[in-house]
Amino acid sequence: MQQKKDSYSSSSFARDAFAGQNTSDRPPLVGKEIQRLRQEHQLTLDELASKSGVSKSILSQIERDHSNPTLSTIWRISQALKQPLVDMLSSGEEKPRFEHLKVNQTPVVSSTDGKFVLKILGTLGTVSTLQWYEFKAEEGGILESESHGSGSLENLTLVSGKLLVISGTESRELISGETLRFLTDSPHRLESLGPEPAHGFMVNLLNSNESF
Amino acid sequence: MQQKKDSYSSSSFARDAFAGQNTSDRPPLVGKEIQRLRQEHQLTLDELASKSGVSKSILSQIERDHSNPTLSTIWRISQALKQPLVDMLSSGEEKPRFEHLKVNQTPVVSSTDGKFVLKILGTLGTVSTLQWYEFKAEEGGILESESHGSGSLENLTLVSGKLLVISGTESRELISGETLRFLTDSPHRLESLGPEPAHGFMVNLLNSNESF
DNA sequence: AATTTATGTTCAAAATAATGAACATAAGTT
DNA sequence: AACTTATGTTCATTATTTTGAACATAAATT
Repeated sequence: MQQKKDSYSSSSFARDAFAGQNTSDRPPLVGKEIQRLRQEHQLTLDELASKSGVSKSILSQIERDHSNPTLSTIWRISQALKQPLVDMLSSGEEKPRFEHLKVNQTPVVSSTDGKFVLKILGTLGTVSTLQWYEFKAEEGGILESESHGSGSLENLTLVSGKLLVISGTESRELISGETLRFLTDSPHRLESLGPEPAHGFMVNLLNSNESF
Repeated sequence: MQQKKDSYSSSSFARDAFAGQNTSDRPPLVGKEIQRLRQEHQLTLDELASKSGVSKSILSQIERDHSNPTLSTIWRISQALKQPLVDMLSSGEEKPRFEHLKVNQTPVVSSTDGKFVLKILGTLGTVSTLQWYEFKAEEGGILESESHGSGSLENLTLVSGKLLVISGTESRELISGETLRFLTDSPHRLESLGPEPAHGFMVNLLNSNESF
């Protein structure tokens, strides 16, 4: 009902927004990220407005965190910028830090029957959010894993051999040279189909249940 | 200004919301998910209202997708339900479970003489970026790179062959099975020493929060 | 310099999200 | 049945977001 004066708004949101950076005790500030993406796409406010269907005035305000956008508004913006809505919201949050890694004796894990061998090449992140491996599995070698948490991703590249991947109720067969990326929010399983040993590389992104 | 009659709202959002399930051409419907979480926590609308600071009437409407919540509202609800905001929003969206890259779809970069071939297996991230590769280089193959920015890190694992790594003023020789991590905040260079071709994996962390 | 042009910001009005109180409904008690 | 209790929905009002047009500013062109 009252006017909102934008630059000296009486909105409690805007006041809060100015109070400080997002310390995860208040809603994420998406302005910076949206502006960054818009500029990356070389779009003006006018252009983004027409692409997204969101008025340029509110875009201007959102970019400066002078407004508390509705879900549909953020969504339309994310669509226009071809950015998953979720990425846009999590961007402002804590950046992964580099962790000092000790020089290696590369740890090796293998299945009980010894047919599936996993070499842990690296780990990174405060709560182990990223891990990468090399694996070798002779015919019949199986790796069973529990869920890594919602949002976790596994990235498999097969260098040689044949590999069956089962995640949840779905499955895929991978042949040499192929890459498969899949969600690991449920138990999953890798099986070397042979006859030649499967050899490949795996990058896992584990969901740090970081929230906001 | 006008009344909103809730059950027969003239809001375009509410109309759209009723039109169908989220087919990813409209904002995610969070109602079902919020209701599920609330009931899982054994909370009544009144209780969630007082926990979250969001009025119970709007909670009722949001659960039935009769309202288009603001970012701060969704955030307060997610906090009360101890659920990462992002998970709440992505719950309804059908993410493809697998992404399967066939051999010919894997992007490949090679040196001008064709002796050093880099396959881009994956890439990820907004704040600092992550990329991983498979590489193959016959004897004499060279990969020269500029600095990736301060704080950037390269993780090399050699599966076979011999590789000379030079970064800044230092250099190392890698043999089959070894892993090397090094800073790439200065120009660096990889060279396959032969005689057998070098084959390995590389995981790169690029530090992107620097301006240019 | 004056005039466009391009880009972003502010204004007043309209649309709609959020609130608190009243209402509806069902289940359990007296 | 009548009364309470527990839970969710709707109503009238208020607060805020969103819009489109007007304004401001700087850069480019005449």
